Amino acid sequence: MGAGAEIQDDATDEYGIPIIPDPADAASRKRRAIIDAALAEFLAEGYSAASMDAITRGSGVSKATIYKHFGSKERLFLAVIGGVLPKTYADLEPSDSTLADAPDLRAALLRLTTDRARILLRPDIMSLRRLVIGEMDRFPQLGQLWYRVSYDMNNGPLVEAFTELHARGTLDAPDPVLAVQQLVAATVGVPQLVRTFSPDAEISDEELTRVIGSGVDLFLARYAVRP
Amino acid sequence: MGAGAEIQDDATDEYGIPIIPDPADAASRKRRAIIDAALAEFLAEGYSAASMDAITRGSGVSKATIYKHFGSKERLFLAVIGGVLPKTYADLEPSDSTLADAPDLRAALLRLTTDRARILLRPDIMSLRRLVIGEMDRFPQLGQLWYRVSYDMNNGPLVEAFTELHARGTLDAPDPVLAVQQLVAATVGVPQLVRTFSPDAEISDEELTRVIGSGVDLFLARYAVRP
DNA sequence: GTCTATACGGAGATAGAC
DNA sequence: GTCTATCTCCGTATAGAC
Repeated sequence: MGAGAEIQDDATDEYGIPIIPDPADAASRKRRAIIDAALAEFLAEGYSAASMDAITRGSGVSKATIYKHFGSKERLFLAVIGGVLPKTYADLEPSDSTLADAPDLRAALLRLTTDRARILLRPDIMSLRRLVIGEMDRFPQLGQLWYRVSYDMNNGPLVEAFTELHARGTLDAPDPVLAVQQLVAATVGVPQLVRTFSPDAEISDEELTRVIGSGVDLFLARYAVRP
Repeated sequence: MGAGAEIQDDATDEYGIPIIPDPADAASRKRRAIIDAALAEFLAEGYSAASMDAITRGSGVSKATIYKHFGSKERLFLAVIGGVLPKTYADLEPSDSTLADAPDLRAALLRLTTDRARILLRPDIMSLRRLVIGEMDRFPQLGQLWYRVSYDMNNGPLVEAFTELHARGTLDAPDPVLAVQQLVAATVGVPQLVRTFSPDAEISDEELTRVIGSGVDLFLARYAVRP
């Protein structure tokens, strides 16, 4: 196939001026093409069964170029997965800081956990998660990275918010770190476990909101301070 | 190497009577040796990186024999993992039926979830779990089997007990299936998630009982009926 | 920087003797 | 049923021209 972006060396712009591609730009475009093809191949086949030949075909560049850029299959894998992890979690950054000042705590928690569940249950992210888990023995760095990224971008801000709410007397959470783990486990964790072992399980929107809502209620039954 | 069980054709018993090995016994002993070596290799390397040559060396039989018994690498993998899954979960069968009649519900739940956590956090079972998750795309049957085994042997009896306790008015669990999922998620699920992405994380006994205890309290705050 | 062509080993699987 | 010896292919990685 080789449907990659071929470079037209005699291309001209709208005024007929020949476009001389910056070599650095061409190189980074190829780099992108390699990374995209490699990610698709690794997600589809796993690390060991992934073939550098297949990545070569998918990227449209030669195999030697891939090795010039990344050195080895292992380094390519780490670069690709390590690069995509932060981008993946960046999707769910917002709406955390508003939590401490939300008028309706239940509604705020519901929105936050539901958003998080919707993203983490996406098939592409579930596949990435399975891939990282399956390669933990070979690449323990990725587990550490996953945990750190997940913590920095999600649990961390929540812990801060819970600490604040505890100080204000709105929440009875003397161990905010554990409280966050439990909230996430009781909400997102439930459908995530189902999808982990049954990737094609249909989870309707009604079902999801019901489960998440019940998890938030479970959390509040223990941690909310009633007047 | 080949440290497998070699057959001594001229062996005699304590009375000097020659032992004529039953061919069927010899065959099933070799079968065992193959399965053991294959399990070790698959756990260590994953499916794709596992080598049939390595399994051959580890089992002490010839490669042709392995293929006569199992036909292909895929079939060997399914037979080995599918065979070990039920045995793995069989360890935690007992102590469920006592739950409905336990005098102290909290203590009973604590014991049950702690036992379950201790087993599921064992390194060999965590490795098996990672292997199954990582190969979900290639072998979806194993995900179904894992879920079914886990459910039949653990969640199922718990659901029955919760239904009974709900009928008696001891528990306020109109959706016992969800209640069980939440209990497991809030207790076992928390340290399990940590170990999933950080296999060598030390979890002290005190820490484990603290986390599990807090999870049980969270559960009871919502579901226990207070007079 | 990028390509084509190739080196070299190890993979899964089988033929045929016993 | 089990073995030894071998087939065939595809894997990663690189040499050398441009």
